[in-house]
Amino acid sequence: MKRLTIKDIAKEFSVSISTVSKALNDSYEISVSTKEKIQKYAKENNYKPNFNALSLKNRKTKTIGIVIPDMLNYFFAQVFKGVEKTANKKGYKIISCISNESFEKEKETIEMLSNGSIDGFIISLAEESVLKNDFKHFEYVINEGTPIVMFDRVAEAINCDKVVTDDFKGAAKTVKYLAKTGSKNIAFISTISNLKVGKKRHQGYLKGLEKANLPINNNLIINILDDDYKNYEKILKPIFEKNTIDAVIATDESSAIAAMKVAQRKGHKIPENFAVVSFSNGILARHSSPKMSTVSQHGEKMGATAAKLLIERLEHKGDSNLEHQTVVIKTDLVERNSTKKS
Amino acid sequence: MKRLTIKDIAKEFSVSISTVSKALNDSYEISVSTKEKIQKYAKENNYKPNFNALSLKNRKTKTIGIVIPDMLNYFFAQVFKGVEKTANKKGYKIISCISNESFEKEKETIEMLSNGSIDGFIISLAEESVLKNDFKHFEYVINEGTPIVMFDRVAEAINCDKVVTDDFKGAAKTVKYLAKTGSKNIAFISTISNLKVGKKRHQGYLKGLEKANLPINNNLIINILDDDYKNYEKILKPIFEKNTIDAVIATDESSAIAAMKVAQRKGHKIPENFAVVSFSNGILARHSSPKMSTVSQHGEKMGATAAKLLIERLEHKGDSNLEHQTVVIKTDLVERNSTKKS
DNA sequence: ATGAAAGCGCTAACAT
DNA sequence: ATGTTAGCGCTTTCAT
Repeated sequence: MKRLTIKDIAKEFSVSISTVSKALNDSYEISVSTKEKIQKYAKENNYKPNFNALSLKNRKTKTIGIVIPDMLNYFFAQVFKGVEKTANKKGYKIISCISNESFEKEKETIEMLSNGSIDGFIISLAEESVLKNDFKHFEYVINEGTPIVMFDRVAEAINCDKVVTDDFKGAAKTVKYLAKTGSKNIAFISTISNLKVGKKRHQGYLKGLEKANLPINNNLIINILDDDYKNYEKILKPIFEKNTIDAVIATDESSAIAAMKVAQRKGHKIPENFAVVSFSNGILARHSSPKMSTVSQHGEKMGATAAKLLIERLEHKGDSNLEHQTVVIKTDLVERNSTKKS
Repeated sequence: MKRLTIKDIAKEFSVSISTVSKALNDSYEISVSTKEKIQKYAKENNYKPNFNALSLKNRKTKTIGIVIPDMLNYFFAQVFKGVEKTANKKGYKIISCISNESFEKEKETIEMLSNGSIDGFIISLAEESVLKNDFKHFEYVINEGTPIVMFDRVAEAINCDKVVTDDFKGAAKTVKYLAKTGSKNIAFISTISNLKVGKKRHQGYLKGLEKANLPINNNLIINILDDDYKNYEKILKPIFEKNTIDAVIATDESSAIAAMKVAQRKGHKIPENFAVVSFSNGILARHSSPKMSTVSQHGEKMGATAAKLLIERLEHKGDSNLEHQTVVIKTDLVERNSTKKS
């Protein structure tokens, strides 16, 4: 059962292909009777216009390329879901690639897809790209006329739409909240000190201490560089032993859970005399014991927003040179059981 | 900076487009000197053959459509990763859709993509489709010549390549292992009794009991139909109170974690006098306390296998009518700290 | 060694 | 109301 083309239908009714094309597109030029019979036939035989022919003709594909550092990361999976949902609603398909935090993979992907496969990109930078600070591959495709929307891990240097989390405020708010509920020695644990996102959270932490009139203790600022979560407990244990700590704010769930375990083993009671809050809105927080309070990042909303920005730009291309905008998605503190109620 | 076409290059050197095309494809018909200058120029100006033109001409897109019930499920995310990696290695792109367990969404997706957007599908059935037992949309695209590979949740009735987990054996092995390490009253908790996968695990559980010479106690076979994990503890609590239970095998991590918490609250010590094993290889198991032993499903390998099967079929299309095959990926028992060492 | 022309499936401007 | 034609970007057969 070969797929039906416009040509087949034309032959069926002994008319020209343009008549068929117009009939299918409900053109006023075609008589009602022929339109009806052609549309009926097309429907019954499940005619579908060939995607590649349309894309070639229209010079657009109605598909979005999304490049994500790691699909096993719950946050990114949520963003993906948001993108997919919004894009689908507007008739767009999603081509997805995982950069695996690799600069090369990211670059290859971008290049591979900028051959007319997609109309625009939604991207969160690979860690390697951030470290290398090399974004020429993005400039290139933007110059070719392919719009990009970056989210979460964005490149300041690139002029495009962006969607980011309010990391600074999120961290500051959290510290204030911890201080208000009685914590005095609040540690900051980061596994992403490399990334701008991590730096913003760090700054927010410092700002929060300042606002709460708490001193900065550099021993309580813990940057974990090892990226194997299995080692987190081992790394944290000596630090927790040498210092007085009664609260932790962590940049990610895995290190926060490790901190909880180490604290509990030291005899602390959570949340009675030890509080923990983590960035992210993953599943771990909801399954830990006690369930962990988090700074929720609204991944799905970020994805939806990114998709919306991109599609707007795609569909108003002729319109004008819309200014590029950066949308900040605010975080929410989700109080579970690792902190005292405020 | 408009994208370069073969036509532009032809104009640049005042030759015909066919000369350029042949030069770029390194045809023997073209003189070495012209080949060299054209290739050089193309490279320098970043020429890339237009994807849609190629797809239209070749009647293939080198892209795979993947339809997954839920991207927030770690198992599916792993499969996705496996598919992506293998496909990319062989030069294929991935268009991905989330069916959200919805029959309609699955059907629409399949129909939307079977217009020449993709060369073949990799699919795991939406729960609704399983319940409805309606797979006509798959038959349809297969008849049109689009191959499908199903994984994990497969439709027996559809004749296509399949990749499945060894659910029956996995469950049976686990029960035997629990029995060997001293458990006598092994409960079976399922949140997917609807799905064939769930039924197979159930049967495996029964077989395991039989092999271990343990009686079947219907009170210990717990089918949770509520799909909100927040209610699991509430559901399990009375059952754990009314019955003597010293081990649990669960079809998913969330319910297994709930079981652990309920058991612990009842005063059981894990693993000393209460053992827990769960299917899946998610992140929860590695972060629970104690860390949970699991029946690992090797999601990434399943994805890689599915991609391999599909691509083989795509590239040998003319060859012959290859028999459809079903590949069984065996499970492994990963011993962590919720069970006694064997 | 190079070029002309047809065709992949479709649309749309321009006849008739 | 219907048909002819050119063209989207590319490959390939068949001239020259």
